[in-house]
Formats: sequence, C-alpha cells, structure tokens
Amino acid sequence: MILPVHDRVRQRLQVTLQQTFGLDAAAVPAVVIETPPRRALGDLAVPVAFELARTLRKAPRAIAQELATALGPIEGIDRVEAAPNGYLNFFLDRRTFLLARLADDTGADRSTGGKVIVEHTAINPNKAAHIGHLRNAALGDTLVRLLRFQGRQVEVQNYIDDTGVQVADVVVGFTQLEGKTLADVAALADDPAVRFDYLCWDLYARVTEWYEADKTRLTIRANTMHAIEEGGNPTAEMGALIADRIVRCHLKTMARLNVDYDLLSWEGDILRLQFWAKAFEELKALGAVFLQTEGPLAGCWVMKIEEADGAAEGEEEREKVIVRSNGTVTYVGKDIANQFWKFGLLGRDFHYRVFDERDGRPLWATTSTPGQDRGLSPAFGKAEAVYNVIDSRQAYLQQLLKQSLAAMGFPTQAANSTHFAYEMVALSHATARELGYADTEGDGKPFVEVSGRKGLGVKADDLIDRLIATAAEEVRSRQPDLPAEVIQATASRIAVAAVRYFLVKFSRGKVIAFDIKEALSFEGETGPYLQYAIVRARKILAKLEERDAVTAASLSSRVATLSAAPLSEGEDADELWNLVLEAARLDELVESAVRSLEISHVAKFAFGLAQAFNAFYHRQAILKETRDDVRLWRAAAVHYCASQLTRTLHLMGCEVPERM
RNA sequence: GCGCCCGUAGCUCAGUUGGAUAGAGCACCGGCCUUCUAAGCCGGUGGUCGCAGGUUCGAGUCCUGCCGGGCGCGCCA
Repeated sequence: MILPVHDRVRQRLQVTLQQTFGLDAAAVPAVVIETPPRRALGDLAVPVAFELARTLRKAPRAIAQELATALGPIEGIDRVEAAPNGYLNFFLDRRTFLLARLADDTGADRSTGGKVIVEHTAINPNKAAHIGHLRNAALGDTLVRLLRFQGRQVEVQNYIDDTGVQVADVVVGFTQLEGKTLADVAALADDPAVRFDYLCWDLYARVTEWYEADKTRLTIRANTMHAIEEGGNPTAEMGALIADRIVRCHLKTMARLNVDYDLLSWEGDILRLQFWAKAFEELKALGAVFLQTEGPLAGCWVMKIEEADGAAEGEEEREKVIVRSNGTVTYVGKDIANQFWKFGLLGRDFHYRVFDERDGRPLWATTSTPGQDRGLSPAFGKAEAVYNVIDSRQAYLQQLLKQSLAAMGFPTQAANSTHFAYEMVALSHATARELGYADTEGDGKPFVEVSGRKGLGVKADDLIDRLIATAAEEVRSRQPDLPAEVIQATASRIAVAAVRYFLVKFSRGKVIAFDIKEALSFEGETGPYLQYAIVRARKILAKLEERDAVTAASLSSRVATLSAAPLSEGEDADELWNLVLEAARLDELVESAVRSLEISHVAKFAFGLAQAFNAFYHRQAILKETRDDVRLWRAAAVHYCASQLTRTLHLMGCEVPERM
C-alpha cells in the first residue's frame, strides 16, 4: 500500500524518534512499514524498535512502548500499540480509510518517467507456438500491463528472427522433402482449411530427422540460409512467405490470450539496413571488439567477456566471436545493434509499414523499404529502459548486451538494460506419455524438455482449445439457459484466465513441469476461482441495485451518513475490514512485482484476496441483512474488493464473465 | 571445470529487500446447498525448511562449505 497515511506515520516517527531519544536526524533509521501476519495484531507494523535496540541499549519492547505513548494522534490512525515483542503496531481509522478508497476508485492519471521498451514473445517464425512460448508471452504481457498501471509509457516489441536457421529448415523441408514450389507453399499457407503453423511444426521435425539420417545434407541448410540472408531469390521469397504467414498465426494465437504488440521488429531489416555495420564501426573505434590475430580465433573480430567478480589472475579471459573469419556477423552482433537502436544510440532507424490491424488500430512492423508508412508511424525506439523477456538459457548473451553498452560509454543504458529471465517450461512425464511420447522416464530426468526441433511439446492452440471445451461443458451444466454463443464467450474467458494464471503463478526461477491435468483444473488456485469470486460479488451488487436501487456509485455517499460500527466493532467487522485493507494492497504488490520482476506476487495477491472474499461471502450475508448500516457497509466493502480484484485480473490479461 | 537457477507437507508450490505461531492448492478423511451461484465454505491428517558450520536480539530468508537436480558455457541461433 502506498498511501498518504504511510507518509504521515513515517514523518511522525522520524520526529518522535529524534525528540524522545535525542537522536540526530542522521542516526534515525529509515522507517519500514510492513503488513502484520495477522490482522488482529494491527494494520501497519513498524519494526524500528529492533534496529534501535543496540544503539539505545534498551529492550525493543521498552522502546516501542515509549514510542507508542510519545507519538500522539496521527491523522488517519485510530490507535497505536506496542506489541510485547517490540513491534509498533498501528490501527487505521477504518471509516475514513474505506471512504477515501471508494473515492479513489476512478484510477487517477499518474504518468511518470520516460519510455520503456518491453520485448517479449520472439518465437522463431517457422512453426506453431507451444506452451513454453506462452510462458514468455504471459510474463511479458503482464509486465507491460503492470508498468502501464504504474503510469509508465510502454512500447511492446516482438522480435522476429526471419533470417535464422529455423526458417531455413522449413524452406528445406518444403523444397527438398516435399518438392514444393513457392506457389505451392503460398497456396497451402493461404488455404483456410490448412493449419499452416501446425503443418510446419511437423515438417520441421521431419527435416531434423532428415539431417540426422545424412549429415552431408547440412550443406543444403547452410546454402539455404545464405540465400535467405542475401535476398532477391526464390528461396528467400519462400522464407519470407513462411515467416510472414507463421507470424500471423502466432499473432492470432496470442490475441486469443489478450496479448498484443506495438511493433514487430524483423531481423532481416536489421541486416538490410546495415545496423550492424554502424554498431561495428563504433565498437571497433572504441576497441570494444578487436581483430584476433593468433590462436584458434585468428581472423575473427571478438569481444572480451568479463568474468563475474573479477577473474583471478592466471585465469584466461574468454573471447566471444562477433564477426566470423569469413566476414559474416553472428547473431550476437545483430542483437547488440538492436539493443543500441532500442536506446536510440545507433544513429539509424528502421522504416515502418502497417503489418496488420486489430480493432481498427494499426500494428506496425519494421521494413527496409522507405515510404510505406505515409508519415503515420509513431516514433519507435529511443527508450529510457529496456526489458528483454527471454528464458534464462540466454542469460550469458543478455549479459553481453549490457556489457557492450557499458563498453561503448553508456553506463546508464547498461544499467537500464534488463534481462527478464525465467526458467523454461518442460512437460511432466504423465503429460509426455499422454501426448504419445513413450519411455521418457527411462533417462531418469525429472521432466521432459520441450523441443520444437523434435516436435515435442504442447501446442498453444491445442491447449487453449481443450481449455475452452472443458470450460464450455462446465458452464453448460451450471447455466443451461444461456445461449450457445454466450456459453462459448464465457468458456473462452475462463480458458484464458486458466492458462494465463497457471503460467504466472510460479516464481520465474522455477522450471514448470507442465501437467495437462493440472492446467485443465478450474478448482483451487486457478484463474477461474478468481473470476468466480468476482461474479459472486457482482451478483450481490446487481441484486442490491435491482431490489433497493442502491447503485455502486451511490454507495459511498449512502454509507457516509451511517454509523461506522459495522466496520469497526465485533468479529464480523474485523473480517470486513480485513477484506478492505487486503484489497488496498494492490499498488504495493504491483510495485513489488515490477521491482523484483516476480509477476507471481500479483497472482498470489489476487488469489489471497479472492480467498478472503469467498470466506467472507459464506459468513456474512448482504441481501438478507436487515440492518441498513451493516448491509450497506458490507456492500461498500464488496464493491471495493471486487473492483480491485477485477483490476488485478486485467493486469494479468484476464476478463471476467457475467455469469459462470 | 566455470557460471546461473532450484531443493520447504505424499505431490505442485508461496513465504513480502532478516521479524510475530512456516502457509496455500491438489490428494486423503469428516461436515455444509429450503439461505446473495457448492468452479465454493468450515474442520482434520500431514514439516529435522537438503546437510553442516557461521553472522545476528532474531535465519526458510544473509555468508561459507558440502550433497542432490536442472540449464548454460560453439567461427549454431
């Protein structure tokens, strides 16, 4: 919670500490405000007495007691208690607090700071998206929403590696294995009866086997890749066609999950516009990369890699090849150039074109051909901070990006260059078995790694389809009177919440051993559980409006004229109050999630709040409550709680159905 | 070999920049639908927080060393 009352408590404590204990302003420790483990202990907890115990040579408990009596009244604080163990606990003025929160419900404009770029998704455009890609997109998209919630201006980029080996492999598949021409592939890609990304998924796996059967075939891959990089030939055209159509498939899949982008940046454009050449000049001039003249890397342009923590002497410094001895640039070079561009440090820009439209808004993409944007494209790049959402296997290379920024004399940008790292999604043995992959348990590994190359994995659309089908059955059994299209729309929202919540509820450092049975569950700690709590809350408020003409908007003025006893006296009041205070913690949790890049904090907060609401729901009736003050204070709390929970679900890209 | 990550209940995981009695979901057992939707609620079983030291008023959390597991470390991307 980041509220004015916190500042007042901090300020008063600073002053009181100086006056009561004769401390210098410098000797007063920063006042930390925590949330007590149980509401009965207090609403805010300050452990400052522990820190002072040593300097003051007094027991924490004595210090806390002295402070409690010396503090005097604070606006918004009802009373202060010194806990026996030394905590100083504050109890808020409940009535004032809730009324203020209800008034603040509109969501004020609070834009701060410069532009932030978040790059996420970045799936190789040669096959269907799988469950591992969804973790990336769910984390990235939620980060975007959290930053925007905090008032930051965010630009969302999706990097498309259209010139890499992966697209080349599918081109090889179509030409060598299938004997298809460019026109054949175009016909397939644009045939609405064909799931082109699924077709490529299988073809890609077959090509991998085909190479393995005869390693000399790898020459074909290399030649294909070179042809694609060079451009202006049928092979490159086929590669471009495949990448374009697969990206469109990916965008559709992501749109199902409410994931959206501002700009697609194509690797091919980085090459064609010679971004690397520009970055290379500067890196050379500064000596950050140099031509190695001896050893196995002779003839390569390399960058020295800093060993963490100052390498001990005698230890060899590692060198990373940036430009090969044949003059071609490695992908590291392209990434460096792109990172420089994101910060506006490259001195060059892309051209832009409209790639697609959704809801009438253009989705922009980079291009190397000028004059396509009709002067309408916004200013991309030039960010103050950059988040690259990529799994932790890429940590090494992301470290290189930071390092090259620092080496170029941009320490601020290096510091603002963040690798949002997370662990991969694997498959549980049970799920691998269900997918028809036999004897995965033989190797003794705790899970089965997803492999696009082998075609081993759960495709994103298959998962979403199954979730929707399962959800539709559930909805139909509970709400048989709903029209079919409403059931479908409801099931779709439930499915999205189920999958998105599932992907963000784990902390990012944890490998998810994806289990289909677990992911298909709608009970317990799941997205649908959260939605259900809100649906129930809204139903109460709707009936209250229908029966008593009490609207959500009028609640706060109604309640302001009533006794606040239902909010402050008795066990029911404590539970009600706990709900309000818990709901008010959203800002604090968003702050924590962004600071630590732990999206799971927001997920856990939502779940805890929904749990608190459900318990309250069962214990304290509203519609049949006859006392006006009790009924309306409860309704006000429910309204606030539901709106905070709804907001939290939106931050995770989930919507709430009318009924479920 | 070096680097990063993980190890908490039968299983899957939380544990808020060190703080109050280590929590939740699933599974299992027992209750609760004439009462705002049972996708729910209430109660119960279940823990040497991998091991050993250290720092601290206080350690699941920080430090060191082990043990076990995962992932990186290419003139592939």
